[in-house]
Amino acid sequence: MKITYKGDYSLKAILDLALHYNKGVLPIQELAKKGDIPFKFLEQILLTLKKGGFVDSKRGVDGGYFLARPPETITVGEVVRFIEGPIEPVACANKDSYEKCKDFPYCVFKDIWSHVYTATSLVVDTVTFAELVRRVEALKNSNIETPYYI
Amino acid sequence: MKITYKGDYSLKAILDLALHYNKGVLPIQELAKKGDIPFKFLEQILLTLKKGGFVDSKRGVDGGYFLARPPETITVGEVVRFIEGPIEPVACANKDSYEKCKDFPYCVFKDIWSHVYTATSLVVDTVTFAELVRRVEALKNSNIETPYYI
DNA sequence: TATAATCTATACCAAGTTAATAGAGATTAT
DNA sequence: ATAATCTCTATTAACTTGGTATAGATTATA
Repeated sequence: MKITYKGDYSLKAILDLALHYNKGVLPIQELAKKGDIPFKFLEQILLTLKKGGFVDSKRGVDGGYFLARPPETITVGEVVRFIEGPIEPVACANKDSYEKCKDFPYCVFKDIWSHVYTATSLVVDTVTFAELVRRVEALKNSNIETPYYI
Repeated sequence: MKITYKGDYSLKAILDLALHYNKGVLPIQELAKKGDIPFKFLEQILLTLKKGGFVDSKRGVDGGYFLARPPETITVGEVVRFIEGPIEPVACANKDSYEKCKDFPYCVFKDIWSHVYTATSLVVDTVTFAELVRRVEALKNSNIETPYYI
């Protein structure tokens, strides 16, 4: 699994929308500013996330984006898989792709990739955006200095 | 961590050399044939691995490559890091890169990437090529059908 | 109804990476 | 001498990444 800027920006935007869940829309401009994300790039990303059912939007004046599903139901892993593709280090780590590799029955590496895949999934598929919101709130209430915008 | 063909070929070649450790050299031609690897591509890869101190070579007639270090001392993780670069999903997962990210103190994602990094390292840094050789030998002695070349 | 703010859609592009291929040269056993 | 082998550098086609550009559609509100 490798996280590109596109994935990073996606996660940041969704977290911002989760922090604003049930509180109306947030325009792209604001999300871009908050996340220090190039505006036109974020436009594309949000359109993709909309097609993926993660977010929804309202057009026109006072328009913007909002989370299409409750934060408890969205995991980091789901977003990463949607934006970045499969999280396994090689295709054969996924059981569905086993048969594609001619070396499958006797390859001593496949167990390694499977273990990496399992361990990675365990992390990213168990963290929801509701949990991330709680962590942000905890940071807000701590004495750690946070930028004004959180 | 993503494994490219270069990484895959590197691991296969080193495993073949580990299976032949202390038994003379193996020419690139043979390694390429065994691993189903494009000859000229493998030439480049082995030169890189030689510069990395993993393998060494003998030129001329009856020349070839051999493992430069005992199989017990080479881990999958070391080869992957050398060929593919850092295994963490984002730079900030590495403690040395923390300060590069302006969001570091309050980013709620960095723990996720750190956990992925730790879990991945635990897998790839604990498997040596001596262990892989043992697994290949075990497969040989099992009733699983293996291609003649192992 | 005009306008400005906002999202939608598609095209384009520069730089870098990947997975090779090509060819000329150096070394060495026989 | 020669053939087998490694060494080194250049080249390339296809793809990915991280954007930018432009034109259009929608909608609140003055």
